[in-house]
Amino acid sequence: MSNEKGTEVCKVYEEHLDKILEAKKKLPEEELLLDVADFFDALGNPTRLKILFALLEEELCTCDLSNITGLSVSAISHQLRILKDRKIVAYRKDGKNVFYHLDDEHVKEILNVALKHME
Amino acid sequence: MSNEKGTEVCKVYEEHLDKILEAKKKLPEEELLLDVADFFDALGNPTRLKILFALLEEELCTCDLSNITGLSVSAISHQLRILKDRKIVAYRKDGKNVFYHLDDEHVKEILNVALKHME
DNA sequence: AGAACATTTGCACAATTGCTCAAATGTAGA
DNA sequence: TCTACATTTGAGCAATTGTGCAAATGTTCT
Repeated sequence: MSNEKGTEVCKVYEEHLDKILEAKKKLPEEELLLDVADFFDALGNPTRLKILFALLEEELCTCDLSNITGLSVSAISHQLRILKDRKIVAYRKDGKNVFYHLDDEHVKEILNVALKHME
Repeated sequence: MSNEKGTEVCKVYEEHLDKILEAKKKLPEEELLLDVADFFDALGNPTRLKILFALLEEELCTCDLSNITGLSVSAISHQLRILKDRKIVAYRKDGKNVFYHLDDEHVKEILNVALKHME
């Protein structure tokens, strides 16, 4: 009985077969799981987290976020693209400025639960 | 008025000064923010997410998780160490086996909100 | 003690990431 | 149109990450 990647196997396999099949069946399908991983990955970076916490209160432009985080405008823009692609933030153009805001209530909820988790 | 990293600055600074100071004041302190980022970073990887979803139902040993994910026992052990270090999973030893389980209700809550977020 | 097996650990390496720099693009006003 | 400024984009690079392999460690049984 070999592993999909052709690596080591352990004999517990037969003994725990039921649990394993059960767990496999209950896993979210691959594509959904990758989306969830992408979502958390987007939150799992100090710069992007700062951006999101800053946006909890009110919309801010790229330049504001650069000032708040202490990083270059370019760096912020790169990170904003990631958050935009993942539908975590959305934006509104106003003249030369682009104002960003959180795209979803779930994000606020998750940020708050995470803070609680840290005690 | 220069940026902490010595890079480009934008003139919006003076105009948005209030918003910027306000946002800066409300950011979580650096150390807490890094912890939260580490937490999300741990969830932001397909392998680790599979492990966590599998553990939603019941405890599983390293070998089980290797079978479920299709990755080597070694790879799983490496990832389990990360989850253990971040206090996301905990373990119980039983003979040759080490059974892992979720360490905190917050994790279940966050996984569920994230799934909801994906529609 | 020795065999068998589950798990962990250190190393190495390809792949990915986050940033800076420089250049391009967009927008408003003179 | 020209200038100024906000933003985005692409290239390049150092640092980090995820994995497999091989060896080490733990545990049980004979």
